[in-house]
Amino acid sequence: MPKTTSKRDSRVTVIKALAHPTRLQLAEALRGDGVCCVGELHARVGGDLSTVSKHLSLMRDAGWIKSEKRGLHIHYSLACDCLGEFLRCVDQLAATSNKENCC
Amino acid sequence: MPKTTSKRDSRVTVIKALAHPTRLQLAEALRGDGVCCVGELHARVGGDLSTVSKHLSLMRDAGWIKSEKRGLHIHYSLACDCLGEFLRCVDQLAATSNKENCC
DNA sequence: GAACTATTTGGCACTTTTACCAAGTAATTC
DNA sequence: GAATTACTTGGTAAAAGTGCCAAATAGTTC
Repeated sequence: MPKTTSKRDSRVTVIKALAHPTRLQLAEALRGDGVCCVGELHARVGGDLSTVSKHLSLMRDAGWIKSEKRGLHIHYSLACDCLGEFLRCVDQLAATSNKENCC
Repeated sequence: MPKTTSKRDSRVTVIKALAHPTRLQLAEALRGDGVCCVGELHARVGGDLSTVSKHLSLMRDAGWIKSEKRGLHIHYSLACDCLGEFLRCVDQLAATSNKENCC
């Protein structure tokens, strides 16, 4: 059993899971393509294959994506439909970050 | 001049700015109270005052909050109206994190 | 069942983030 | 203008996150 986790910590876990350029890119790729296996995602983002695998399992644990075994491959896909909504807000802020006043 | 920042990196900066329990708590507090000065926020989240100050300026740089000087105090408030939308998505995932299958 | 393909796990060096202390700035009051 | 209040900045030790290598697992084909 894990030590009791506050609602805030659960939220932070979810947010952290997208707070990395590679993981964000993985989410974007899955949003565009629907379903990908690790090799395909690796081809997109580069780096070490094991690193990509670790990023994916972190995102899965956080709830962003789900995986399904199909023969030798593992098919990853987005688990939720709210990524667009999430990014819409992020982009609204990203457009103004570091630029004088906000929004 | 900062080195050129990709759209993805800008997004990551925004996301990272809420990917910490204290910063998330600060955002929640401002969402509830509207406007707070550093001392009030410090009373809410505890820890060292300078730490709170640093969290706030990081959030301001990312675009989440804005600040306004009023005499001795500095009034912080949310800069954008999309925090609710953002958290709605996060909560949808947080409810399922680490629990077998998703959504 | 040996060789092969796809993916995960363990380990470790490296970098980034964080928290606290001490010192600094800025506006206010006396 | 000295003392006070409110906040920020600099420095640093400790903690967390990341990337790559090597080795392990799991399913497939021959």
